[in-house]
Amino acid sequence: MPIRVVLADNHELVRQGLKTLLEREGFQVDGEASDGQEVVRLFSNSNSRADVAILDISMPILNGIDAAREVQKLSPKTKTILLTRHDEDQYVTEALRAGVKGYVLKHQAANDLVHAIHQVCRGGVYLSPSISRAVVEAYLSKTELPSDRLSSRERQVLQLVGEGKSTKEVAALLGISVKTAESHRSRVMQKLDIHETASLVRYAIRRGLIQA
Amino acid sequence: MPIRVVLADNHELVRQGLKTLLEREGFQVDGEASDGQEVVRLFSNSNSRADVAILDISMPILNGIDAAREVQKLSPKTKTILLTRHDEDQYVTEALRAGVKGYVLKHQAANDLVHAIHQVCRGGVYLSPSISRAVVEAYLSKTELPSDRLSSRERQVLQLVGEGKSTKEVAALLGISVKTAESHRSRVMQKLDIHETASLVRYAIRRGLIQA
DNA sequence: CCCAAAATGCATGGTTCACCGGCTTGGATT
DNA sequence: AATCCAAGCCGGTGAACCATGCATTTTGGG
Repeated sequence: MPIRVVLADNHELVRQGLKTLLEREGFQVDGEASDGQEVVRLFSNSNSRADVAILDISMPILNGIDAAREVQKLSPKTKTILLTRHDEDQYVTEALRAGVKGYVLKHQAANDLVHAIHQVCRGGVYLSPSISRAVVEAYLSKTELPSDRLSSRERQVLQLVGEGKSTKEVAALLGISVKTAESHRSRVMQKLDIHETASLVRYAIRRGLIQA
Repeated sequence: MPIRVVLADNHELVRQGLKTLLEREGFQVDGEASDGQEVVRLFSNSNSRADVAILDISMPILNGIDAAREVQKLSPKTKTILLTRHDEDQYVTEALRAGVKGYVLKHQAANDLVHAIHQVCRGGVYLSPSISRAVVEAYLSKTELPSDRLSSRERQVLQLVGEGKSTKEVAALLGISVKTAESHRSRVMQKLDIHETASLVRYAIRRGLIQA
C-alpha cells in the first residue's frame, strides 16, 4: 500500500508540481489544500487518513505550524512535514514543539523531501541538512529560545491582520465574535508593545508569518 | 520537435516539481538555474537555444526581471515568462517593458503556465487571468504607465504611513493640514488599488521605501 | 491530582482615526 | 485655451483602538 500524503501550499502551480513529482516517486496524493484552514477541514470533515501532511509554513489564513498542531489533534497518526523557504531558527524549535516530524527547506533537492517522508513514516524525525546545528542542539538541550509569547490564537489573528483582514473578517474566518477578535488583536498589540497596524504588519513580516 | 524551456527558481524542490510537471506535458527542460546569474550564464556560455525561459521573479543575486532583460539581449528568439507570487501592477508593467512575454502567478493552476508557454511560442503575450484588469487595459491601449505613478508627496506620505505614523503625525511632519495628509493617503490607496493599511505597508516594503 | 496561570471567549462603552466622496486652486503640459 | 494633476480642504461613517470586567477551558508545575 502506497504512502498517502496531503499537500498544502498556497501556490497551486508549486503544489501541482510537487504532486506530479511525488506521484512519480510512488506516493499517493490524497488531498490538497491552499491554506491552513483547508488542511484542517481535510482532517475534520472528510476525515482524511493520510499518513503524512506536507505543509508550507507560510500559508494564508492559517500558517503551517498552527495547522500542524490542529492536524496532530485531529489525526494523531498523521505525521507532519513543514516546507519552508527560510531557515528561521525560532520556528524550527517551535515546530518541533508542536509535534512536527519533518522540516524541509525548499531550496533543498526533491530527494530531501522524499527522504523526509520515508523517515517520518518510520517514526523518525527529519530536518533538512542545512538547518543550523545550533538550533538542533538548542532543542536537544531544551534551552529555551526566545520566542514571542503569543498564543497560537493570537498569532493567527496577527497573521490575518497582516494579510489585510479587518477585525470583522478575522472574526468571520475564525468563527468567533467580533469583540473576541478585537480583544485578541489588542492583546497582541499589548504584548508586543505595538500601537499601530503598520508596526504589526512589519512585525509579522519579520517573523515570517506573512510575506511583504 | 518539442518546445525547449529553461527553468529558473531558487527553490530546487519547486524547480524539480515544475520540471516533472512540464516534462509530463511534453516540454523538454533544457536547462535549470537557481538564480538570475546562472540563467544569464546558460545563455552566454553554453549558448542555450531554449525557446522559452521560465523565471521566478524573486531570485537571489539577480532577479527575474533583470535576468529577462539580459536573456533578451543574449538570445532574442527566446521568450521569457515570469513566475511570481506578486500581482503588483508595477511589476507587471515593468516586466512588460523589459520585453517579458508571459506573466504567470504562482497561485494559478499549472494549466495556466502551460497555456502561457504555448501562447508565447506563437508570438503572443500571456498574463495570468487575475492580473488587475486596469494594467492589462493600460497595456493593450499602449497607454504608458509611469513606473511609479505616485507623486513625490504621495510617496512621502506612503513611507511615513508604512513607518507607523498616524495621519496626524504625517501632517505634522510635512507641515500640512491633517485633512490634506489624509487625502494624499487616500489617493495613494486609490492609485495602488489598495484598501487597507496592512497592504499599504507591505507595498512600501516591497518598493524598498521602508524595511520590515 | 490539584492549583495557579494562561489562554480563550464575550461584552460595554468610549475616543480617535482610517477611509470615502466630493470640492477648490494653482501650476504645468499640451 | 484647455486639460491634467498635485496639493489642499471638508464632513461623515464605520472601524480601529483602549480600558475593564467576567466566565470557561487548557495547561504546566508542584
